[in-house]
Amino acid sequence: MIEADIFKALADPTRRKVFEKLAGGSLNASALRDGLEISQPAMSQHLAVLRAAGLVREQRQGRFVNYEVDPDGIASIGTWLARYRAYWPKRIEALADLLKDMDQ
Amino acid sequence: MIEADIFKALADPTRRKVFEKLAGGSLNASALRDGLEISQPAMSQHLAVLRAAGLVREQRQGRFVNYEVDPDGIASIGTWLARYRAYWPKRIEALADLLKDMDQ
DNA sequence: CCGACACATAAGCATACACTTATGTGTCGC
DNA sequence: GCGACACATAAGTGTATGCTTATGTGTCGG
Repeated sequence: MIEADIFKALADPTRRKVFEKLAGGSLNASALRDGLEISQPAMSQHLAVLRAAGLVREQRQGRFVNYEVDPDGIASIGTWLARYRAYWPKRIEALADLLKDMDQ
Repeated sequence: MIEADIFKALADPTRRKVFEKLAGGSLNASALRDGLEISQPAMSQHLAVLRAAGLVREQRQGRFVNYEVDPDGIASIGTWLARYRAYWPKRIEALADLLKDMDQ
C-alpha cells in the first residue's frame, strides 16, 4: 500500500516543509537544511522517508545529491483523491478549471 | 495548521478504511466497525481524529451518530495538492478532465 | 424510573517514530 | 594517498500514538 507511505510521510511537518521547498526547484540535502533547525542525519532520514514514499527522487551529482519532487507521488495523491470526487465541493471543481486554463 | 491533522489522520490504515467506507454513504459508528476487527472505543477514537481533521462530520440521530464525509476536508487536500500542480503528470490532467466530464 | 443500548471518555500500556551523537561511505581537491 | 566535504547509516532515547479495559453520558422502550 503506497498510500500508507505517502500519508505517513506527509504527516510530519518538517517533511512537508522540505517537500514544499522542493516544489520551488531541486535542491541538495544541505541546501534543504537552510532555515530548518535540524541536524544533517535528521534531514537525511526525512529525505529517505519521502523517497520511499515516492514523493521525491534523487539525482547524484558528484558528492552532492540533488532532490526533486517526483510526479509519481503527486499522481498517487491525485488518484486517491479522485476516489472521493463525489464529495468534492464546487470550489474544487472550479479550481480544477482554473488550473487547466492556466495550462494553456 | 489543518494539513497536519489531515495527513496525520489519513496516515493510519484503519482510519483510511473508515473514510473509504463513508465515501460509499453515511454510516453510524457501529456499522463502521463491521469487517474491521476493532473495539468500540478504538473506533470512537478514530472517528474523533477524523472529525478533528475536518474529514468527516457527525449527525446525531437518536442514540445513533451518523458519520459522513465532510467535503471541507476533501477541499483542503485538493487545495494543498493544487500547490504542486507544476508537477502533476499528464495523466492527472487527463483525470481531471475525465472527472469534469462525468460531472455533466 | 430503569435496564438496554450506542457512543464517548479515562487511564494504562506497548509500539512507532523523530530526534540525537557517533560512525560509515563515497567524492573532491591538493 | 589524504584530508575535507556531502551524505547515509547505526544505535540509543524521549515522546506520540493506537490499542486495551473500565467507566461515563445520553437516548430509547417498557
